[in-house]
Amino acid sequence: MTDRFVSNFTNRLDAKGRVSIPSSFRSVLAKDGYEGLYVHQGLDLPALDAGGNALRATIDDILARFSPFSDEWELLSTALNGTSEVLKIDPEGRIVLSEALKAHAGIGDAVTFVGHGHKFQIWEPERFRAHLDAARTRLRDVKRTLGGLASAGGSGS
Amino acid sequence: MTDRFVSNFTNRLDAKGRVSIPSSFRSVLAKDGYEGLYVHQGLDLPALDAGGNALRATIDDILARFSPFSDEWELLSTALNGTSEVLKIDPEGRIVLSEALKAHAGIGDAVTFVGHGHKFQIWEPERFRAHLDAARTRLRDVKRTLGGLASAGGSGS
DNA sequence: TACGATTCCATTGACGCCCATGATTACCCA
DNA sequence: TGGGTAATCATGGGCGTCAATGGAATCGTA
Repeated sequence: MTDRFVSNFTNRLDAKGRVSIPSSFRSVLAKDGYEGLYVHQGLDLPALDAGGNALRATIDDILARFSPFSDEWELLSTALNGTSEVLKIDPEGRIVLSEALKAHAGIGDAVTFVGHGHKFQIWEPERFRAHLDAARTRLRDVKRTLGGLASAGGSGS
Repeated sequence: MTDRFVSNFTNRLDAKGRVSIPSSFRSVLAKDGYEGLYVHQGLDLPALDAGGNALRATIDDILARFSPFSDEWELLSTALNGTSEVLKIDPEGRIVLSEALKAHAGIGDAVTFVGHGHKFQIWEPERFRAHLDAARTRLRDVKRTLGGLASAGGSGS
């Protein structure tokens, strides 16, 4: 129904390493129209970014700012294209994470899918809980900073 | 499948020097429609650039930016066209790298194929790992410069 | 004939696809 | 409103197919 990834779900990996993509995420992917799941390792977080064409587009946007054959383009493409993976989604809506992806996120026998609008993240459940706590703490700080701003001026300073 | 080279794969050379092109790359090449594999030595990297018509096109674009009588054109053409080879792909999807190519990339008994969208690179596995570390570091810098765009936070879609 | 190159088989292990199970949820109807 | 039934979804397992790899057979040619 929605075209955004929202909420979070925790599913288990079976003996073959398969894990079901949450049903609601699958319907968003279907609407996005991309066969397979585009996944890359988070740059600053022990998590994975996943999505369809919408996620792909952001990567192309970044690379388009540089000229092919430039040093910049080469390095960025290495980190983005070179470490991205397109996972196949089986008829039941499951994927298999590669060893490299699982290692980056510290994933064992379960994962948490976290909606982020145009993409979603894949976390090791415990790490996500910790991350969520930290996020809540920081959010309180931000709210204090905003404290009482009736109309969004918004400039961060 | 996809029409872009993404992800990375490490395969081994057999006693005859043959190495399998990753299956997903082969399907991209097939769609690109090119007999054989176009390969040239990296301009300033110990790696090889490989691909099909899409790679050829970018090379022509680069050269087209210079006058055919300029020193720059001469240099680039020497580096790109002059070191290019068209490798045959056997029925199993394997290629054999020439000694010149292997020497340039320092390739021994294994290679890593790295997707770069319209082309892919061929690396000696250890060298690629080091290069990837550098690329990730660089991407963090660029991400800061672009203000979080690299995390795919700001898709305008 | 001998060597290099190319094609043809064979093996092994991973992966994709199909079907089964259990459990929860949504739905229908008396 | 309560009960029952159908639908959906996460999960598990069996099995055929394909990819990566190794080695043998064949062809062309010096």
